[in-house]
Amino acid sequence: MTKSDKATTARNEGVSGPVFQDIARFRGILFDGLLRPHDITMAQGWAVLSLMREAGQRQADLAAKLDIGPVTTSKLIDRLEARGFVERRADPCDRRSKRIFATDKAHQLMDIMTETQRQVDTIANTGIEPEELATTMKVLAKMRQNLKASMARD
Amino acid sequence: MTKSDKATTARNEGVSGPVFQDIARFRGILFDGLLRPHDITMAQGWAVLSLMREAGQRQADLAAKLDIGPVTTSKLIDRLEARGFVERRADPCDRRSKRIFATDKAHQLMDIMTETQRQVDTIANTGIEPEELATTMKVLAKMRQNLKASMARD
DNA sequence: TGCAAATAATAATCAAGCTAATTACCCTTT
DNA sequence: AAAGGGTAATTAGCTTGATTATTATTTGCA
Repeated sequence: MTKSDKATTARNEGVSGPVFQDIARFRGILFDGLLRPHDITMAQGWAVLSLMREAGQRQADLAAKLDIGPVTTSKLIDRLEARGFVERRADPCDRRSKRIFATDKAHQLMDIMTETQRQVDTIANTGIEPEELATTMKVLAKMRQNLKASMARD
Repeated sequence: MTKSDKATTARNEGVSGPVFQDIARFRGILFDGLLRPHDITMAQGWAVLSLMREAGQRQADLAAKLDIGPVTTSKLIDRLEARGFVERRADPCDRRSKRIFATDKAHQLMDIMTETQRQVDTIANTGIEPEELATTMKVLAKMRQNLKASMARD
């Protein structure tokens, strides 16, 4: 090992690196693979679940719930509408707005999403102590909150 | 709260949900925002760092190191080459391969990436106990490994 | 009342990931 | 030496994100 290799290693110790990006990407690939037979993706599924919990949200409401931009939401709804999982209806009180409703076809997705999530978690959490997992989930919730707050301020 | 609302809430308890996706996305937004003055992105920065640690990697080698597909790597290198951070050179031993080298201009990115990573971690880790953070990073490394292994088998 | 500012959705453009298919090249086997 | 199979990079097209700008509509204020 050369001197500069050692220096590089030292500088990179204790660094989180792309581990969050990798885990999110790997989970997405697994999730979408398991969902493929159902003609839906992870991102689409979570959007539908939110709409089933609270019917008739405006697109901006849904964007806030999912913590994504209004544009991303608009295109997500395009795909969901094309697949027949949701429908846009005009808001009678505000002609700028559209209210989004899950269709009957969407109701089967609830259990599919729950089960798929369970499968992905089972794979990801293999060999991890329950207490350590609980600590991790608590820490992740805090990180999420920290990051979101720091972005809201700018 | 209606009966179905209560049932929905119960079914969602203890579910990891999109927390990994959210953290990865928020970190990416923060990271890219901090890097914007340097005309580079997080993904591009990590690729350059890998190339500085090991000069002359083939694109397939780099893809394996970064755990991304060869296609993504190709386009990433296109952007890095357009910005003058790396250059492709023909491999003298194998005319199919190209060897990728970081340019002189890239050497300033080492410290920029390290410092940016530190800033993002500082924001994300605020108010988290060091032992709990250490546990979390250990658990995340295991999760990453579990997920990667499960994808390699298919 | 009337006009300016805010808001809802969308269009356009870009980055970064994916899969599938193509092209060019290497290597092994007959 | 020719054939066939495998490997390296790329092209083409999809999804999901982001940002920026446009349009239509509502709302608030003077």
